Amino acid sequence: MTSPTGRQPTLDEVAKLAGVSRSAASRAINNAAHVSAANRLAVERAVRELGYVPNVTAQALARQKVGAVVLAVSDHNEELFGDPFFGRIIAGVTAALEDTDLDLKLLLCHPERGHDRVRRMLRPPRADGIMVMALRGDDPLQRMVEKSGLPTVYGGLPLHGRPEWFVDVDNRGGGRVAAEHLVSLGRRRIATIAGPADTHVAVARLDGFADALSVAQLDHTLVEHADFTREGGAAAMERLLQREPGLDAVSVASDNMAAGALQTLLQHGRRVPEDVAVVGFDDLPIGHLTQPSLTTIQQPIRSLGYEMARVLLAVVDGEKPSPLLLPTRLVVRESAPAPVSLAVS
Amino acid sequence: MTSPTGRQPTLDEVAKLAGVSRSAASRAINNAAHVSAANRLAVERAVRELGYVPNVTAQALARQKVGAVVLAVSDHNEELFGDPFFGRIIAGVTAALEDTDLDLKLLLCHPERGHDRVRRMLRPPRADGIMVMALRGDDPLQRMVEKSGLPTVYGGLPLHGRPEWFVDVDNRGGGRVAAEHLVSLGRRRIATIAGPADTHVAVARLDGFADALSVAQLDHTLVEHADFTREGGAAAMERLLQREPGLDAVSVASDNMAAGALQTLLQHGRRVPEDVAVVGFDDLPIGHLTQPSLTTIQQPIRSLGYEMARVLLAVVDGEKPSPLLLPTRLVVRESAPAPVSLAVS
DNA sequence: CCAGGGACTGGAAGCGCTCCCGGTTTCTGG
DNA sequence: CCAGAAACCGGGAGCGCTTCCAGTCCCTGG
Repeated sequence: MTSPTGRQPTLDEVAKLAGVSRSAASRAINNAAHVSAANRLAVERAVRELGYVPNVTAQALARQKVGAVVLAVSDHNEELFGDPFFGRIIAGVTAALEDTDLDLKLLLCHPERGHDRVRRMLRPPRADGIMVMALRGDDPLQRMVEKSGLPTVYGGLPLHGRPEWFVDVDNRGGGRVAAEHLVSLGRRRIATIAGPADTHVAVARLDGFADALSVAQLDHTLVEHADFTREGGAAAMERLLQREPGLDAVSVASDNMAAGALQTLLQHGRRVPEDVAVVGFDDLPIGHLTQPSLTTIQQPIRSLGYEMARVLLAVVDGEKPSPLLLPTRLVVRESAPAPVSLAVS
Repeated sequence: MTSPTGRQPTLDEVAKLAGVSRSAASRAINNAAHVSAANRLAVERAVRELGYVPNVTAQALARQKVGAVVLAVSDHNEELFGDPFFGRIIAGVTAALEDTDLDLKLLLCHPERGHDRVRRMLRPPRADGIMVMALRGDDPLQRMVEKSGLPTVYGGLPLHGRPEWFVDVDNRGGGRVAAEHLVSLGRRRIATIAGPADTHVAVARLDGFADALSVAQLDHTLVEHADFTREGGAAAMERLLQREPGLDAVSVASDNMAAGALQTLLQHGRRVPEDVAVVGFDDLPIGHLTQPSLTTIQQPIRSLGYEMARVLLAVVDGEKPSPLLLPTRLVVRESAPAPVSLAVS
């Protein structure tokens, strides 16, 4: 277990101890062909005896591969970080990387600052591939990533363009289901608080909303945008009430905004869900805390991270995986209960 | 801007173009001494012309340094990730690394699984230093980190032992201030919901609680432990009420648990703060949402990340920085308002 | 019994950079 | 004007690994 020198044992030492050439030792360790069973065994023994672990840096240099992938997150307002999103994404990514011997590097990019750092990071050989998340309208990060030529997987589509590889949540479907639920409750004057207009996720959820209301032949122009924060949601709700005091339902594009909207509604004396039904999006823990608790669209955050990494691994290995759209699920709680019509009958 | 070959330009090409030796070019680029102004200029021009960026892998191999530090988080129950903690820590760490050209690697360690991966990661030359967070009782991670011999900074003290380098929040002070606030409100039957007994943060906050009550000559044995979750907090509150129906205040070691405790209190017909005053810990967004809003102890999460990285950088550079204890701050909201006695007087 | 093919083997040439070191040039002060 | 120091320069030996390739050896089928 102790290397002769104070440092880590090297391949040479392993080879010497095993009585073979360095080449043979290398082949044995990477279990390639052209190694006799005897030698392979000898090498394995030597490895164990010395506690040898390949020097990844040297491997990287020789193989012209890095042994790491980066997760790049565009960090506007730490918005993503106010939520538990981030941690779950990372948990998923980590799980997918578990048995690959690839390291995960993290790259937080402020849209305005630190571009040099980002550019450096993206230039090979700093990583073998990259996952990008949470892009805004025309985030400089997108251009930089494209220029880098690195295998790239998008977590959530960018506003413009359709990258070759991505994993996204079915935001449009989720938006539709949310609105459909409100329609099924018999609501007729349905509004929505959408996310920032320069994000694909907001646009998609809004499209889904419009889909559902069109099918139901309802007006779907009662839209206000906000920035995914609680305060933003509260303000947007204020504007909606001003535009249409008689609205009887609102589909909100995030739980945080929904929490804000709830507060505004209560302040204005509306009862939820009696007067106004509310459905959120995300299924954050916060949804249990609001009064009333929040009906919402659950999205598989952890899976998003997991699948992103899986797709990236495939791409890095030269495969052509197909893009993925992960399903959402309606979670019914108090703010927009199940339709009674279906209850017994 | 285009390298002659399809690949990235190398130092040799730069040197050739600048008409100097590779050594000189290297010195110029790392702006070391012993380069004439003229040559330095020529090299700089060549670098710009070729768009040269040093190959970090090769540098790493030659310098016997990696160019990356790791942030290791012990991942029990994704507890840390339910909160916005994680993102803020990372934002802080990233800020501190901003102009160092060091990459940040992330290591999520399940206490039971994935040890091999962790061990590999910790063995040089996979990183130049490591930051460890959120250790439990005797987390295997701690032993592994210690064995690795890598420069290590602890974010939050471990339960056992006192590492040479760490950054922590003044949890004991925070616990004390919380309790003092309740005392100053005239409360006499003060309970506490502490965190898991096998974490240093829980123990420290509890010690602070005991400090304050001892000084005030009040009983400080009304203690229940929970796991930092809302559900856990609710259950613990239940137990406390059973033990002491007449309690008039409770200091809770996290906002999440406090949110749960509030629910339990309301369910049992207690008015907050009239019957029972409540103070939390953390200052998470959730504290604005509860009914009533939550008085709490704010802790500088982002700074914790920032300082951790700063200390690590210093250690890696061979310095001997002193450990840091970051201050907390009482944030007074509705669940435990400011003492009236001091209001006008 | 022998040619030919396959499975092995180890030497050596990298991967792209750092850094030591002996040698040359230039500058300074006496 | 000269010795000695200081500044500068480039050759070359690594860092630890992979991988090409020319060479051995053994085994088969004709």
